[in-house]
Amino acid sequence: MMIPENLPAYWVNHLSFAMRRALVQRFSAAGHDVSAEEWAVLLILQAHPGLTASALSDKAFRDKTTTTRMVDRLARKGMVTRARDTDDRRVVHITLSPQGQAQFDALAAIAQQMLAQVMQGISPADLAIATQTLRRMTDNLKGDPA
Amino acid sequence: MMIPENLPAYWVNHLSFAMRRALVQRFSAAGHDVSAEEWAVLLILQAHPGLTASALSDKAFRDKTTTTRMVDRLARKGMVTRARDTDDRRVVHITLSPQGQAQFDALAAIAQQMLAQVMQGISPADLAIATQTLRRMTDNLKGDPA
DNA sequence: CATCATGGTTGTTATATACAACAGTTGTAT
DNA sequence: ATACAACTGTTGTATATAACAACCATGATG
Repeated sequence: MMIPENLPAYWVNHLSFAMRRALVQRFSAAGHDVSAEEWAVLLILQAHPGLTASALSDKAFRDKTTTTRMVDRLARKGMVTRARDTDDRRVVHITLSPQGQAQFDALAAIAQQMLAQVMQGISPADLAIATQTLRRMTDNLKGDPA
Repeated sequence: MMIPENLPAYWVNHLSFAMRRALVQRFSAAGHDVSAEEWAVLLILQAHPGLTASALSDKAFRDKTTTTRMVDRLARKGMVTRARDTDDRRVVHITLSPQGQAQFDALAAIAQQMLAQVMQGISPADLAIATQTLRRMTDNLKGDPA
């Protein structure tokens, strides 16, 4: 048995960890105390303002309790706000605060810059094939486990 | 700002999480209580029996304290053993126990099967390009952060 | 209305992670 | 040889991540 270096699965994991770690380090170096998980949630909220907690859980592929705690932390940091839905008062809408949006912009610049570095020197053709292959692998995993 | 679905970085993270989760679920379904992190360490130890703690830390890209605790857990589960080096008594060598090796074989079959599923239907050419691209991205990240 | 379903939070537990401090061991330089 | 420095690994502590079970408040259905 081996997951050797000529299998994409190895590099997927390796790169995923390396990127997450590098991102957090650069955030930290710029004075931002934001984890990779928090960043992922902020990205989602940016794209979908006012998302409900359960919808956020789905998009982040996390348990709803995990999401509750994550939103707690982000709210404590002043980056997001919760608002009860007026129609259905069970529902909570989560939104970036103005302060959170401003911080998001700063973080996004850092992330964007890292992405540019990571992809530098890769031909559009290879990039397309790599993306498509990863997508295919993801689909394969979701499909029947047989 | 977006890390949209046409960027490989998005799929790298998505797939990494999905694979790790799927793997743990299949381990669990087969009666094995082994986390993804533990599996990564077992893989390394399988390939490098008697590895020292610090060398293991390096290979796993983890802090040495993290490694100590990880080895603690694996030892508690009876999967690995520690042995002091006779020459340099600071050094600890870590090895799969017979029981750990047996369990490893069972886990490897499950992992291998999942890998086969994930890669099914992907042409060798695409696979090679994807692997090479991911490797390139990893190198880019390690290079100068400029 | 009574019951059931839904959305979210809390209690609890376990893992993962790493910084700081430490203990024991080895190497080195006077 | 002895003192000091460097190294290996562990422990103390703190925090984040994650999810199961149980729960509360609210809404939907008969």
